[in-house]
Amino acid sequence: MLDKTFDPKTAEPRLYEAWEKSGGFAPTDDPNAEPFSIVIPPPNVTGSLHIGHALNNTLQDVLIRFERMRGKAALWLPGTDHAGIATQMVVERQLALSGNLSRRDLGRDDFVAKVWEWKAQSGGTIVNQLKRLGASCDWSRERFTLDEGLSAAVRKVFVKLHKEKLIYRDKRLVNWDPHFQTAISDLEVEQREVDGHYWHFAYPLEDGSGEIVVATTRPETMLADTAVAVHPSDERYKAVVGKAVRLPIVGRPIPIIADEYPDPEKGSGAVKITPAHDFNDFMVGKRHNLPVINIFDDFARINDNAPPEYRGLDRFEARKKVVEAFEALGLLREIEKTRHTVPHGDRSGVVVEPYLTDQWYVAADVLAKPAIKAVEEGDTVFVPKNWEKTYFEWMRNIQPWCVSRQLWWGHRIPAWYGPDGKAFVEETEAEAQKKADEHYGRPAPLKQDEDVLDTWFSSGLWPFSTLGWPEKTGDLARFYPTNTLITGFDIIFFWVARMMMQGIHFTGEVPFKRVFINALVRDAEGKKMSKSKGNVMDPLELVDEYGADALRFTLTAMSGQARDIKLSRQRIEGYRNFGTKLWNATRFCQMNGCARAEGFDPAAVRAPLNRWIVGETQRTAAAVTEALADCGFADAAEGLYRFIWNQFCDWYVELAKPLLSGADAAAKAETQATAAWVLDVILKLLHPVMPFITEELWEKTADLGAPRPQGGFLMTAAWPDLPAALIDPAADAEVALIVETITEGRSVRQGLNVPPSAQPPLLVVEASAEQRRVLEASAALVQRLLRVAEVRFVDAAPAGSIPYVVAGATLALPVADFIDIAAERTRLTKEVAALTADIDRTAKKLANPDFVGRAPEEVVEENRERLAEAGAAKAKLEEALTRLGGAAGA
RNA sequence: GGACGUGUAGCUCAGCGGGAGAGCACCUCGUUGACAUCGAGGGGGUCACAGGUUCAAUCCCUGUCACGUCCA
Repeated sequence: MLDKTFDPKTAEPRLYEAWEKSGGFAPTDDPNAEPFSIVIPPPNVTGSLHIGHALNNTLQDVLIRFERMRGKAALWLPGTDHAGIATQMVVERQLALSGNLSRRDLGRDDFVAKVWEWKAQSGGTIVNQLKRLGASCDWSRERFTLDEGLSAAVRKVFVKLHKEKLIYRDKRLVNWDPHFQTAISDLEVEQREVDGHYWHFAYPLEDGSGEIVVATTRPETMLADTAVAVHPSDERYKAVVGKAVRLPIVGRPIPIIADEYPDPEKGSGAVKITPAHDFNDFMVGKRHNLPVINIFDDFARINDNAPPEYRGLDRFEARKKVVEAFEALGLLREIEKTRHTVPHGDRSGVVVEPYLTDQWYVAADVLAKPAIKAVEEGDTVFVPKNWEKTYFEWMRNIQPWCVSRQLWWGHRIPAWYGPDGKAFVEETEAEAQKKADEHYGRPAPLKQDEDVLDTWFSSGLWPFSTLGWPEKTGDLARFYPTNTLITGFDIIFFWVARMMMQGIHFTGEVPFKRVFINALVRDAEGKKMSKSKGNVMDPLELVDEYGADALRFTLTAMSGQARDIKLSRQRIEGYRNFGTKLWNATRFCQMNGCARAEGFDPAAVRAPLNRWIVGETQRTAAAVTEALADCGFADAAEGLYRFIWNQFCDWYVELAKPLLSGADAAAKAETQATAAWVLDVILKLLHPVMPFITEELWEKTADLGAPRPQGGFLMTAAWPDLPAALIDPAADAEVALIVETITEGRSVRQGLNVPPSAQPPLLVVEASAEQRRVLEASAALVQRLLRVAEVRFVDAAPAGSIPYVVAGATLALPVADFIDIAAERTRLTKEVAALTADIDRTAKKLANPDFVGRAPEEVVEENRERLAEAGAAKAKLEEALTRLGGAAGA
């Protein structure tokens, strides 16, 4: 006998261990099984599971469990990402907290050793958390982006792209993060709107004939100005173009140039040009061959290119000082408040500087073309489809991708420099040396590039590098391209797009056929959760409190498309209760001898109740299967919830009670077998979403009745595939009549406050022969569930009885003695009024020749029926009202 | 400034051309042998606003307003 409730705390770890030991997480070896593969979006190796991971991984697990049960060779390949900048940041912070040693003090090798230490210490955390969630990943294939195999793939890709001239070194402005002292890509820059000022500075003309006013939000950059620009059509400045101004503070003469860039409508129409510290100005400088003067060091402090009194100052200190100097010089014309966007590093949170450096770039525009085409042609589809727009938008406007980072934790760039700075890009140092020696005609000393690659460079290879590429492995042949990628929209650019570009370029095939974009879990204020913001929620706490199944079901049910998810504890609690409900229904079945029968054939059951539930089971199985096959996770959860609770528990179990305790041995046996069969199907259908409780129930009911066809774990049981022929409309109608008779009758009773203890008869006043037969046959049920003494067939409703109408039949409850007549009169009057309104509307509609002429025949027919039914019901209720009036008067 | 998305019951959300649904919350009743992590019943919504298309609009189109996210 089952306990009263399921205990997830003890059962979940036990079941997970049993699954893992069984080897059931690995894809089947059966060569005939269709492969189905998912690669996990690799979480940061030193991270911990937040609620977004929980959602994302729950959905992947639902899908992989579903496909595994459908008999596919289902592979969910797990692993973690070294997460260059994020991990380095964590370790640096730890160093600062403990020893005060900066990474520079420590030196590269020792620092990297420290990171590996930290990885060893905390790297298992997230994996264990995924296990708590029930994730059925094939851990034997677990990968890490810095594994030797994956690192070899990274080198091969880099070298090949270099040889194809799709990776090149270039000196240009990058987004420079002064906190980490590294370049970052455009995507890692966050534009934040902040309050700021326009400072209007006057630059005196060198010939003393006047001044020109420029406005800037960044006064300190004036130290690096090399021109002032005006629009060529701007009449105000026609005369001064070609002249020079003398740059205040610095004293350098700089030219006034004409360029399309300045907007004459804005400010004075003249702008200062600082090619070294502004992306737009850099372009202007290129067009006019302006000198590029850099005044910052790697920390964004002022360097020696500025006047001595500014050197060494932090950029914000320098800003103050420049403004003060202008004021002192009498050249500060105005300070205007403004709100403008300022670029910040998404990890460091500090203001990013455009900074002139040598970096490695990927010619993303070339790689993007086939990646765009693949989505256009449907080789890869996005679900929901509108995310394709986002993908196209970015891919069609893609910029060169800066892939070098001035960090220490990551894949070191496979480039070696000769004495004259020439780069030799090869997969190994030996190969580079060989090439260098050939080039120089003598042994030459080489020095490897100090930089590492952007983390996304290696994660972009994830779908194939994890399967063994560039080796031609069996896994690669079998599981690539992967079937479905499930991820958040926040990394469509960072990750999905890069995988598409690199996957197609290196394997000739798309990396996945389908991309399911799941919603983003946000915090209470609707803000994106991130570790750097510190607003993460702990799903493990929720697992502890409610069990993994409850959290999983909640996330699945709320995973509707393109929405933010705000998690509520009440909701999780509700789904925990749902699990308990199923648990207790099983318990009931167990107590009533429900056991699988040898050779049970659901199509052959005879009792209408059993025929009905068999049909409903088929409908549910079909709906859930279709939903899961199309990533309709929420629909699947919804359908399961309704079927299990509102149909199986609320009605089937209740209606089956008389059969299970009745004298008809054949009906009893059939019901026991049917219930066991339905439960088996339920456990299978629910397993992908709630794997633990279903597996436990599967195990606990294993010894009841005939052995299950495939024995073993529910996790690897065959998914139900039921024929639609199991649906029997006659049985459906029969059960519907009984259910409505009870529901409507209860409504009458409770609406009139008939005491629960009162047991009037149920009078069947008017009914078809078939309805009479059904009601007679189900009299015991109706008695029990409607709490009536008997079901009696009469010719007319006696005075003081309360009628109600179900499917055209008139039923009545003689409860006048128990009720408040005035209240009943009110109730009937209200109902008659509602029916009258409905009749009026419907009649009006049917009187409209346009409606009758144009609407589909079935809609017109439906309305005719509605009108007839409402008319009949109204007549019956009015009659009752009349009778009641007499009774009340008496 | 551009793109996308969202406004439906007190809350969280389904539905998306033929008289609006669920869960939670709320009110009333109920321990009848699976389940109080429960059962029964009930109240509660001019489906953001304004136009248009249609026999018919919560649903489609246009505009407005509000909120959110992404990209400049």
